[in-house]
Amino acid sequence: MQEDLGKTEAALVEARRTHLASLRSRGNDPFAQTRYAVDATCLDLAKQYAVLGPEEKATSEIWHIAGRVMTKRGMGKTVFADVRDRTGRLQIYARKDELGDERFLDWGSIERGDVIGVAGYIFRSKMGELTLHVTDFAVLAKALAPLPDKWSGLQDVEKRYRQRYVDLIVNDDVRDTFIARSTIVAEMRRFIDSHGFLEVETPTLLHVAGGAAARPFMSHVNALDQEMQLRIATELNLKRLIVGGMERVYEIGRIFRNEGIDTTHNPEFTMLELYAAFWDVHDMLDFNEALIAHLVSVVTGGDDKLPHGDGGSISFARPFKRIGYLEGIEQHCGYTREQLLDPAGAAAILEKLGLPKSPTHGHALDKIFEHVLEPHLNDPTFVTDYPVIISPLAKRKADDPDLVDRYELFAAQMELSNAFTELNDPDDQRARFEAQIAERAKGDDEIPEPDWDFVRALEYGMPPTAGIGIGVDRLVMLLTDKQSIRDVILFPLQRQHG
RNA sequence: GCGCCUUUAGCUCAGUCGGUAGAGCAGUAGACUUUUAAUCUAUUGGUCCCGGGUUCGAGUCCCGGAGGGCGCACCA
Repeated sequence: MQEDLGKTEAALVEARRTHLASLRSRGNDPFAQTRYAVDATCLDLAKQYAVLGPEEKATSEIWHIAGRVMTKRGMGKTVFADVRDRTGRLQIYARKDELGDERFLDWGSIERGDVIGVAGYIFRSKMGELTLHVTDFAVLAKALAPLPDKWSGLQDVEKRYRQRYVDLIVNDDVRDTFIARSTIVAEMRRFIDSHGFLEVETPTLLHVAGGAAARPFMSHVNALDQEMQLRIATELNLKRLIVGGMERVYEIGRIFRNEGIDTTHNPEFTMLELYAAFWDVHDMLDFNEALIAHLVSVVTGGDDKLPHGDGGSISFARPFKRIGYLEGIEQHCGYTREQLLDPAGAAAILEKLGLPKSPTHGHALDKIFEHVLEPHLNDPTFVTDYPVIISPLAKRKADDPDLVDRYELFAAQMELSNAFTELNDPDDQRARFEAQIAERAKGDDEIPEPDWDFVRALEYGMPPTAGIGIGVDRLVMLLTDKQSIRDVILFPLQRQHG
């Protein structure tokens, strides 16, 4: 499995192996170490000794830290190095006259990239930097592969994705982004849990992947000798739980869609879906707005403005903007509700806009919306009152049956959430599934086969319920100001080899 | 799927008009007891993404292919 190395790289690895052998020859085998008793992090020490004055020493306390050597500055009989752990960096300082000749030889075999444990006391150097004065140390893992340039880091985008571990070692901003992602998801859970929701897990392997329109990935279950599909949504199973009386449930889970890859699409991505019995779309909109505003506040440290793009920002001050789906299109280009809701009218608009023909009326509406309204949705905006023909799982508005109680939240031209009052009439649901069979027959192969057991579930009675889906990756992109979904997914899909 | 861009040392990057392959960092050897991209001296290191072609001669020009990035298309 070992790849062939270039001569230069092979020589670098060989040099590092020589240092490893040198350590071992003096009885210090880095890979024999199994535990190092760490009692402080870089951040702990930075906080605790922040008040230490210039050249002041705190010799009474010995600390043990562990981390990776990021730079090393030898000065003859002394050495400075920077050690990085999960919390930050700390400079360390070692002297030959204190460690002794033998141990100082070991220091010579420590290189950038090695993982070490060091014990010592804290002082502030002449130049004012907080530093750990080393009294003892251990090499905990030897890096045999050379790290990228200490100053420019790793820039090669392909290598950054394929060898994310190297990216994380040398690029602090990348590490910060993924720390932020974890914080965002944890805070999302905390917020949702505090409203009485239960986190659940539903199957990834399904006989019929439904709940959205997308081509599924196929798999095969040997034990059953049956083809199965990877889920494209968690919606139908979560609503089965609502029927079962769980009332408030959510799942943060991986979704798989066998479609294009670009800066906002990865074949596997993370979605939050949440359902609340006895809520309607308005309750959900309020909850959604509070959740997003909360996350913005957490990320910015209390502000409601997110930095965005080159020097720009987006305000998440509540309330967010609201606009009707049909009204919005009409405002921006004058096409009326009557034209839009008529299949021939919508087709005519497509032609006027110079867009290719759509296989279905619903598809045409989506295209018109994308071209006319979506480019204007930079500030967070709730687009409300979607047509029923593009909302097969949403409940009709009581006073306007062509529309449904649904909204989507947009910001930075990205769809962030999709929510509606759930259809709970089994007869209506059956009729819409039957209509989908017709759409599928017309050539829209992304419309899934109906899940008839879901209709049966509704026949047991689902309370009036509101549901929402939030694309977690895109939300993290927005909150961390990243332009590509690959910058917020640790291991984005890449072609094999390379 | 289509278009544009890109691929040179372990890393970051130069490479002019087609004429012997370059730098910094890293590495190696040496000097240096408060440096911080440490510094100073010396020095090793190349499948120029792959395969063809043109040419006396190709990193450079042409054709084909691969990986990657961006845009379009696709993606409720």
